[in-house]
Amino acid sequence: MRWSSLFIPTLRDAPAEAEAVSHRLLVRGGFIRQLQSGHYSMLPLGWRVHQKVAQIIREEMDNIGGQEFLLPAMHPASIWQASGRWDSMGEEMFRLTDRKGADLALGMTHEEVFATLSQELNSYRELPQLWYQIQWKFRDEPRPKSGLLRVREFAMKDSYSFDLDNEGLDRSFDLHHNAYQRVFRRLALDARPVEASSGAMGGSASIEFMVESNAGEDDVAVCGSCGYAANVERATAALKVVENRPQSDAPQSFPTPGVRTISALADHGHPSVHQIKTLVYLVDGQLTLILLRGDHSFLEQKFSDATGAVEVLPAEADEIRQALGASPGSLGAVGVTDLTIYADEALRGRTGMTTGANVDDQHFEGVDVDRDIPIDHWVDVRGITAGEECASCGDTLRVVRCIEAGHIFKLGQKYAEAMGVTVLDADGSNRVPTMGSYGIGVGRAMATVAETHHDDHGLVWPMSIAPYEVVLTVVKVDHEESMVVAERLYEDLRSAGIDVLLDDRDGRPGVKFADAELIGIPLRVTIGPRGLENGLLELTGRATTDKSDVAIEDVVPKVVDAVVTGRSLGR
RNA sequence: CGGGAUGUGGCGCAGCCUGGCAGCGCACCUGCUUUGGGAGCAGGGGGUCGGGAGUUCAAAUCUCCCCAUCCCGACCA
Repeated sequence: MRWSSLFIPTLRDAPAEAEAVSHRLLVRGGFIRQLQSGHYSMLPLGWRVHQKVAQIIREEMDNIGGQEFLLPAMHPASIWQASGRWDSMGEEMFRLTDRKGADLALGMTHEEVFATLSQELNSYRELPQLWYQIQWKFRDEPRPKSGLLRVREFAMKDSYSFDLDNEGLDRSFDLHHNAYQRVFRRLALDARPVEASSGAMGGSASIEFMVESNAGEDDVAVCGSCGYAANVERATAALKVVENRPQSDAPQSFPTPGVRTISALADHGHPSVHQIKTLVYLVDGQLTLILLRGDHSFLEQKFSDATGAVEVLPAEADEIRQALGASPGSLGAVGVTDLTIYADEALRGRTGMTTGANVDDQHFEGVDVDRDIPIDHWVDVRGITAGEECASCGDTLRVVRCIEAGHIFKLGQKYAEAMGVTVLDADGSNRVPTMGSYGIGVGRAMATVAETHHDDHGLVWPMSIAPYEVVLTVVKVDHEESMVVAERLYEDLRSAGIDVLLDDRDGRPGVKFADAELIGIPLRVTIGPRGLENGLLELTGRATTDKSDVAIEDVVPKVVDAVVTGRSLGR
């Protein structure tokens, strides 16, 4: 394509509201424009990248036997009611009503629709099936952010596997695991598979593919020695043994006027590791106590995963006072019998502890957790922190910020059962297939590449998804020989199947160099009078900025070779 | 939803405190000169100052309400 006739609105300055690097560069480079918060238009350059990312995903899905579908984006309420998610999805789901008054939803995922289609599977002989689509999702995110990284409307490759049994599901899951690693390698993304929480999807296991980046929204605990890696929503660590303080016969209350926080109490001679933190939550509407060691943080996700609770909300101050007779700062679980009490594993066997006495400005000391508190359930609900020891090998854990680039789930039979899906087994009995679901956000993948592939001058696309593979920069468009050479190269490279951009704009060379770098084209051929005098053109790589002079007749083979090599990286 | 910030041509910003002609840079158009790293000169086009109400002789500027956008948190496959 000829740059002079393309719509590539590059900007010298990024819009003030863009903060994330990928957001700034994709806007500046003329790839995307925002329509409203969380909704972006793909401009021609952005759409080319988007389509290349989608194509890589498509090829790898086809490689593992995936069959491509395209399902409706708009769904009847009935299928969501059947799975129970019409209610449980809450405000995250966009809902609307048609002219007849029927309730509709914009699809935020497609388990229900695919499960509906799977009702036409009749026999175990038809399994396994692996179905996918690349299609638009709508999610009413409370806070879209960082350009394409978190949006309300986006293309996602979502796939779904149907197997007869758990062994089959394991195979389908592993196929996806491998396919995802190939996809991310081809996108030049260093994506680490990590153990993850299954969250609202339910199911038995899930793995997230995480790319380290400060623009991310997830923290991942990583062990450098044994390879353990898990989202902190799920991560565990070896607990350092704490020496209990001397035991006492019974809890002793003591006055603590004005002491409201763990750290204030620590200042009064009660180190936080010897305190019990008492949290009051409404768990699916039931007032509940959750106990942790004073220095530990509570992870609601871990709690939901451990207990199956759907709604976990901090209780209001007046509810707390009504139930316990004191305000936060003086709360405790000693002698509480009418509320369900959960305790974090880190409190097991602890004695000589300090906790609130459920009287304002009073605390107990000498608390023996097992003796004095009627604990109903022991759970692992604490957040781990960097520097703790790996539970498997004892080495130090790091915590790294990551972008979630992909997520794969073992779902089990939940959706198939809800939609009444059965197939006949070899012995003639009805079997409910077991499902997996697997997702990669296309726009997010693109933004993640931008986030991890750039320099001071702009984007540095890998060859595999660059909007154009080569840019021919004509230094002086009114220099006749330059244009003749450029046109010939343009045609030759095009017929060799290369994505070529011919910068034939009448402008100063500095502007053209800067633009070519900003939009991140991997290879540049500079065509100008200076080189042509000696029959030479300049070949520049975007990533390294290495320059080399190349004889005119060698340019096409050299470029073709570099492009073909670049495309195949990671394959 | 809680906290913070911002809204002035396509983009970046000043002006607001202390009310009195809507300005600057980039981009854009025309002409000339220039052309191997974001040119120079001259001329030119483009803005309901986020919206509404109020105060005032007079509002971008003061007051109130609303909206939008961004950041932090909550939330979120």
